Order: sequence, then structure tokens, then C-alpha cells
Amino acid sequence: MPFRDIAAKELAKIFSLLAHPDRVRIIEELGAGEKDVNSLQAVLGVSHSRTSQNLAVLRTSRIVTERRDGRHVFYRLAQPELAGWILEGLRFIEGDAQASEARLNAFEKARQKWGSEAAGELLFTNRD
Amino acid sequence: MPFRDIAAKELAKIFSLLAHPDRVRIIEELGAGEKDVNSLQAVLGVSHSRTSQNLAVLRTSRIVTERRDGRHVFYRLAQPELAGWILEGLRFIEGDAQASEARLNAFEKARQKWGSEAAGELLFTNRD
DNA sequence: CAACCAGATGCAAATATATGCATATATGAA
DNA sequence: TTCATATATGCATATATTTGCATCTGGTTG
Repeated sequence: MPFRDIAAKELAKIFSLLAHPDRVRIIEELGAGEKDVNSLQAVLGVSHSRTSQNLAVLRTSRIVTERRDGRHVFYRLAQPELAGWILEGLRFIEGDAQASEARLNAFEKARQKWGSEAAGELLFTNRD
Repeated sequence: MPFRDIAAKELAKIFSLLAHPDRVRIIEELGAGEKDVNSLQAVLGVSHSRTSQNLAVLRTSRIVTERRDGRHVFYRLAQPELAGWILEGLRFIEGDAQASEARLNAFEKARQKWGSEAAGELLFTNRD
């Protein structure tokens, strides 16, 4: 298999790891610093099982790493720039001229929110 | 639904559009300029139907746009920077310290190859 | 010119495979 | 035992891949 195909396959796999709302949220949350499972679950507003399962996906693919402290397990991004890269991806959504007003507004808010926190600072400091 | 969730959902959807080896390849090929379906099919080495259907996915989500000329349909990236963004994603694969030698080599080659073409120039001109 | 043929592309149905989610159960530390 | 987290199972849904057919276009031939 040519290297292009290998690379495309690997990259596609990475995209598929990110192709889940909960996991996007998790990565963005962790962009602000490490958090334990319980905090994440509370913020996401989903079941602990679901949170744990999605963390398992990210952990298995080494997108996040874990640190145990007593009964709590704290997760952090293995590569913090990843959160920044994901935020940058928001640009392409915004760039979609056909996007609905509501959608654009949602992203504008999201960008302000996330942009003012942690990883967002990498990208949005000199924009707008 | 809070805007964070909307945004995460939309972004996850975009990731899922990219989470396919053929589509990654297509985007990278189109990063070098527009191409017709036949050329893409030849380069990818997959059936025309598969090529067409993956193009449909990208077309429907307005990641690519089409232009008809005679019996040929030429596709191009709606947002050329997208290819650059994807290439940048390669960094996170390379950054994975656990990655196998073979995998790293494949990516090194891919980076050189793609990096010297079209969209790659956006990113890799002042690196290495 | 009309009929026809072939290339290029799109689309659909059938099947295979993968993914997500909830429920239930397990581990492990205090 | 209880709290925090992880994993297993089973089912529903979604996605991918192949096969076959429909459509459109341009050139060719009668």
C-alpha cells in the first residue's frame, strides 16, 4: 500500500476519533486544563458510562492521557495544540456561506467562549 | 440545546465527513487544483462509483464545488485552506511518540510529497 | 439531420460492517 | 460498604461497498 494511502487512512482514523460531539466537547474542555471524569460528565450532561466510553476511545488512541489521584482519574490532552487545531476547524464552518443564521450565531458565541479560554488563545488573539 | 453542544455537533459532523481515507485523498488531490472525476478515480485506484459517491458526500456538505465541462465534471475545494488544515493535522500523528517506525516513515514521505505540492506550501514553507 | 453508440457520471438497492448507547456488571480505592 | 471509574453485552442506527442501472453529452455513421 502506497504511503499516501497509509497516511490518508491514519488521518481518516484520527478524524473519526474526533467525529463525535461528546469527544469534541471533551477535548475542548481539556484544552482548559486537566479534569476528572466526574467534572467532565457534569459539564457534558451525559451519563457517566457514556463519558467513560468516549474517554476510553480518546485514551486508547492516545489523544488524552490519564493520571490517577485516589479514586479520581484526571485526564489531560496528550497534545494540547490539538484543541487549538480543532478550534481552527470552526473557521471552515463559519466560512460556509450557506450556513443558517442560527448556526452562525451559535458558532460566534462558541468562538467567543472557547476563544477566550485556554487553547483558543492560540488562535483567536489577533482576529476580529 | 446550548450553543456549545450545537457547535460541537456541527464540528463533529464535519470531522465525520473527513473521516474516510478516500475523502482525505480527494481533498488532498484537489488541494493541487481542480480535477475531474475520472482523474480522481485513476489516482485513488477505486471504483468510479465509490469515487462518485464520496464526491457526493463532499459536494452535499459544500466542501467541494463542481463545474461541468462537456461530459466531464471538475471538482475543486470550496475552501482551499481546508487542505492546509488537514495537512496540519498530520502533525498530531507525527507527534504521537508511540507511532511505529513504518508509520512515521510513511508520514515523513507523505509530508514531503504533499508538502511540496499545492496546499502544502501554505504550511510547510518555513518548517524543518 | 436523425439514430446510435460509448464515455463519464450519478443514483439506488442490497449487503456487510462499524458505531453509539443503555443496562448491567466489575474493579479499585477510601 | 460506598464512591469513582471502567468494561462487557446486546440492540439500534449509521456508514461503507458493491453491483447494476439511469442519464447526459459528444461524436459517428447512415
